[in-house]
Amino acid sequence: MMQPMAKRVQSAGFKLTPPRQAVLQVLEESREHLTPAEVLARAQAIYPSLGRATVYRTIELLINLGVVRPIFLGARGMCLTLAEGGHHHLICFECGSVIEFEECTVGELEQELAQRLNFQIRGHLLEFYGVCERCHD
Amino acid sequence: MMQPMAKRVQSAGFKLTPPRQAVLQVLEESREHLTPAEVLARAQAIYPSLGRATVYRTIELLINLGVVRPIFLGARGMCLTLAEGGHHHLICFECGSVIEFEECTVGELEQELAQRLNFQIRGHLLEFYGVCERCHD
DNA sequence: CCTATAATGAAACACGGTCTCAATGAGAAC
DNA sequence: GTTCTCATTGAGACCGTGTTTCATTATAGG
Ligand SMILES: [Zn+2]
Ligand SMILES: [Zn+2]
Ligand SMILES: [Zn+2]
Ligand SMILES: [Zn+2]
Repeated sequence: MMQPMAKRVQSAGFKLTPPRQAVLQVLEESREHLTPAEVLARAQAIYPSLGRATVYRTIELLINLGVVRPIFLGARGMCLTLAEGGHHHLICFECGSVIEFEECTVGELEQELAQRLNFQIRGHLLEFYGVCERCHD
Repeated sequence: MMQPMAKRVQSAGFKLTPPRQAVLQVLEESREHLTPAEVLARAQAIYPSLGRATVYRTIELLINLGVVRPIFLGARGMCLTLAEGGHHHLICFECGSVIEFEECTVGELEQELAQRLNFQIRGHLLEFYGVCERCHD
């Protein structure tokens, strides 16, 4: 069975080439928070002649298809995350550590905003900033 | 009366020089979502000989003091925002436009997380991603 | 006023990301 | 299968952002 990202790419009319498949596989398997440089390194392990430009082009394609989304993760800089669904982080000012949490209370707000502003909402990001347990007292 | 940011800088033991004051004034007046390059351009209108390095050094200082915070705003890239309080955005995949909203339903969750994880929370970011009214149908 | 030292701007540098272009190869047409 | 076309590719030049270095300046305190 075909990977879901590959299917999205192909059914949008784009060719499914080996360089693209390598990038898709990396994004699909590690599924969280990689920088473009990390995607490049991992995908080159699958397809060694892969170039930087192709990685950026494939990422741009996936962003336009609404498959992935860039987020700015503290000291790590720009990272990629799946576009659908919610992502929830606690981020420490001091040490930059990122704690993920699952609870989410924005469902109702999401529906209300979508209706009022006629906005098709596909995902969200909720981040709290502060000082973690280790970094205060 | 002294601007609040200037006070924070001075009472933390740093000198309040004209180049710094220009950067503080820009961040304080426009109060939202400027990139460092935009801060540089605006602050140079106040203090023409201002150098890029000083802008970055001042921003770093303010981040360490917990006054501002970097966020990644879609196509605009890294922008600065006040560290305290909440920021709420609707961001369009297609055109990159950013709509701000005021409603916020994360107060309780914030308190619960702060208590359970012993995390001092000082601000938050809530972003919904999707397709805006103009960009669908 | 003088001094110690924090802060500065210029310039070199590092790096991420984009663009250009010639070469390639996937897929359609037959 | 062969041929054709055009999307896709990698190399490398390029650009803007952010960092570092260093000699010079200017602040704040004595
Ligand atoms: Zn959520
Ligand atoms: Zn911490
Ligand atoms: Zn809020
Ligand atoms: Zn839009």
